[in-house]
Amino acid sequence: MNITIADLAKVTGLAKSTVSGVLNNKEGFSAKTRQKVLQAAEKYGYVPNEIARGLSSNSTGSIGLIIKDITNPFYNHMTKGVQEVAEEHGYTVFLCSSGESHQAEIKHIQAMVRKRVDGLVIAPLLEEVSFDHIFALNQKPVPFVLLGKIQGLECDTVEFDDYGGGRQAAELLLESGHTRIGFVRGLSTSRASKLRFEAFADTMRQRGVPIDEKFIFDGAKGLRTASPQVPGWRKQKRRTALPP
Amino acid sequence: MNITIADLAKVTGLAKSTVSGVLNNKEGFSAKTRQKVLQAAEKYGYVPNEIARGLSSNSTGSIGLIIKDITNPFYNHMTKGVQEVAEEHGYTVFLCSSGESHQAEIKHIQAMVRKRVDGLVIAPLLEEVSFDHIFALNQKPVPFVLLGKIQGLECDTVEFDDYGGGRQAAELLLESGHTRIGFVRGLSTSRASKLRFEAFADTMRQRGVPIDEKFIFDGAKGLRTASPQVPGWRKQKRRTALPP
DNA sequence: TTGTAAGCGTTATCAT
DNA sequence: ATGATAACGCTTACAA
Repeated sequence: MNITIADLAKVTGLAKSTVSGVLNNKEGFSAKTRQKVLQAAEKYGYVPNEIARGLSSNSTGSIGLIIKDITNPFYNHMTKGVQEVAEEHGYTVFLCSSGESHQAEIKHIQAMVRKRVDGLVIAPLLEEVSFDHIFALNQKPVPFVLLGKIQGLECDTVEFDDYGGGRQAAELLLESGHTRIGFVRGLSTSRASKLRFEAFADTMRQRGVPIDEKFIFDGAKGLRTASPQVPGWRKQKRRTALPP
Repeated sequence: MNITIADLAKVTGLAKSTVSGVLNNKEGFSAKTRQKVLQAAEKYGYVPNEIARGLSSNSTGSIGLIIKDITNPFYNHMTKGVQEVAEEHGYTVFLCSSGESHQAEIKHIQAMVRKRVDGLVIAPLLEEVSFDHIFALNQKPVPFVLLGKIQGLECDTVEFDDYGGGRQAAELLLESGHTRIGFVRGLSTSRASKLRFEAFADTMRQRGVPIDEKFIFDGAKGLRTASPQVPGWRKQKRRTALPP
């Protein structure tokens, strides 16, 4: 049985509202009262119930983050950043991975809304047909920011300068004196990859450096980490892994 | 304004408990009632409030995962696994990264308890002096499982066969015909690293293969991924990153 | 089969 | 400066 504000009120002989007020550092309580409440809280190991607080105050102190795959270095670095900022502001983050599944993405967004997160950061699967679930969010009270732009949707986004990035990469190599430069393209459906390659090709052309088709590759699906890859581990009988 | 069960009760002319029952797929409601409720829910875009449900039912459907660093391949693969299983069971996971900070770990555990998570998976900083915060958890109603064993603490753990792993690695290389085998040890404080190296050394000795000290390194702090490393990005004025 | 009412632990609005 | 009391939205006995 967990000890509640009502319990503290009882043992201190004060009212619930008083106890609550003190616990929330509100103004207008005598030093004596403060002390009594704080001591009792300490003595009985009071732990605030954020669920109840959330119901009453209509804010949960948590935000949802929806990404494709936490195993992907891009997303885990992003996650780290989101968490850092969230923490600075006293928030904690729900992490959801949609994998490659549009359905999972939809499900997770709905789950986050049911959990009444105070906000949502979504890195949506962009190679998709329908964005209805994102559009629907715009009708709901929950604020969100999107990674990447969706045509026809007016909302907060974080976007990438893919063309600029491609150019920078090419320039860096060219300026270091390299000329036989290869390029690993992503999936043919990726607009980002297309832009980066375009920039690369343009830059090479502008500098008068020929592109050797031998060094152009296609269909990369992401970076491979140096980590233990455990595809389909659920199916294996046993597995071992090395802790850090 | 969000629509609630009370609203649905009003528009259908039914009682709150009836609406709740139907929505939760309980037995004992006429097809007609079911239909009425479901239609109204659909029509008005009812979204269950899991916070209220949590307060009432005393379970939140979320679990906390506390790790060191989501950027570390070991932890993000682990996180992926935890999430997969959580999802299968209808849970969602709070992710907290303690970095290298013992204080952060403590803070996060407390935060999870306040959020009334249904359970906790903790990969504690093991090179620490005090485990009071973990011991304290044992007094609380929240179930948890630990990554690694803590002396004198009776609780559920997931452990690693570090010695066995070291042996397996050595055997694999030896059986492939290699003999000039190096070893990258971790921090000198890591018991895990020590065990793995011991196993490696023992195996080499048993097979009569000499160890060349030239190939033994110390102090590795983790795997380095192929990802964009952005140390101290908060301090930078601008940064760019490439989406996947 | 459906309705009534109490309760979950807070916060917030009044009085006092 | 403190206390009653009503929300918050849901679940769950217990009645009808």
